[in-house]
Amino acid sequence: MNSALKLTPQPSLYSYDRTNKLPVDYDSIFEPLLYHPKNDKKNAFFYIKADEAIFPYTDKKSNTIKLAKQTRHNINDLETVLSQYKGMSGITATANRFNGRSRKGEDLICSIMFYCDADIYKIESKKHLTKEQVITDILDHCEANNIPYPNIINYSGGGYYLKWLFLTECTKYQLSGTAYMRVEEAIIRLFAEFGADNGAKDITRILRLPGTLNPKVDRTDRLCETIFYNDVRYTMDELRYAFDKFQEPEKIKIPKPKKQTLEIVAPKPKLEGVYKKRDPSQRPAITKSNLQLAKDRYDDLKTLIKLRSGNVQHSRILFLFWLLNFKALCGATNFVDFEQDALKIASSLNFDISEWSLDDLCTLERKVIRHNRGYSTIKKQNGEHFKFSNLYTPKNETLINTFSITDDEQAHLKTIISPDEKQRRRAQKRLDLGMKPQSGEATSQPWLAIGISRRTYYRRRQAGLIQ
DNA sequence: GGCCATCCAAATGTTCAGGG
DNA sequence: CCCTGAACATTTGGATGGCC
Repeated sequence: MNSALKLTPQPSLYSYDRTNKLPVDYDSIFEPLLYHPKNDKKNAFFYIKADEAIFPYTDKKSNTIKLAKQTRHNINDLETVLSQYKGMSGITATANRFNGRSRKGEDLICSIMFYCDADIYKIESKKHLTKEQVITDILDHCEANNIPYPNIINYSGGGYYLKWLFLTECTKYQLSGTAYMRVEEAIIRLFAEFGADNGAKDITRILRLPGTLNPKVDRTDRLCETIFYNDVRYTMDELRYAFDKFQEPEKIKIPKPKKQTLEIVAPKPKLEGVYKKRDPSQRPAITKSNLQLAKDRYDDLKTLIKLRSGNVQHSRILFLFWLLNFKALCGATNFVDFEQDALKIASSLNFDISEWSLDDLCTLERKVIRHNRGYSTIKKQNGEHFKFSNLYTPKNETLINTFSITDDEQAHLKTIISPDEKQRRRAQKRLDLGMKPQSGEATSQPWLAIGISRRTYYRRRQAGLIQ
């Protein structure tokens, strides 16, 4: 047999073995052991966060025992420690490793995986799939896009977590927090059709611990568990290479080649001093103050909820948070009324107090207090100092991403819009003011239909022979 | 008919002032 | 810092006439 004549199919870069390698006696609670094996480092921790304050600690100031929501375990103790969480509700754990000081990015010891929080229940066409169908769908999607299979697929008691484990762990010098987020953003784009959560992309993220229960009471199937395991691992760089092509392409301006002029012209001093100074009396009649901007954003979020017919079940905490932030920013609430307002907004979102707690908003409340007391952050820009509120003043882009606001929805909003939408409105406004749109025959090329040249067409039309 | 320069308005890009 | 609307600046492209 002449094998040289046969075209050998190009082997894929990645292994696509669909065998589920979960051990027979596998217990989901020990899932972290798959990627946190014992090691010789003493200072590597795994942080656990609970919905309720259940972890006792000694408060050094008062020397009394208090309860915290967060605790940590040394990686080397996991084997003994994990089983105590089995069957508990509302337990989440870090994906990556930290030192003993905190769970902040600066205290990261190493990253060990990329993850994706896929809220499939948000996707109409996929929400009724069985777990087996979801696995197949995900693996198909990976193959179609030529990326490796995730090593772990967990059902979170609602959505799904995909985890790509690094062959070798990675320090923050090899992969910084921002670089990590860039890869995560690519993953989110790639898994958008699986409901990938835009908000879950940071290196310090905590994910629901397998073997525990999802506390959301409306779920019937609340146990978080591992449903797929694949033991072929790739290095962080290999994974990054695979995902990077799904990064949002940066908009690069390609400078157009200028027409060559024969005479040598001194380059125009385009920079400073060319634009005329504006006459302040001619300033726009309507300018947005921070106050007005915050009010408009508040209204826009309300509109957004209406546009979604109140169907914002999965982003209620986000709406609650941002509505409060903007309400405080425009002075419509203060720290005295903060809790009442929070409860009021929550109830308008059908958000029962059993599903969230005021503790979730404590950072915001602190900011409101500082805001009300007139504290402000001073920032320096171009040698000048500016004062800013302690509250959040996000970019439109941030809000659009946070709430995944579509172009159609933006069309109904006042101020939370993309630059494209803004430009569209500007063009529309000019048209409304009576400016004629450009619509010519140059594109329809009517002379072609008559079978004459463009030049003749215009000559005849000039002579009145056409039309 | 083909090629080109020119005129003109639309379209798009950039900056300013404003709020604190 | 971040948004807005208008002013100001530059580019684009449709229409057209001159010229060979």
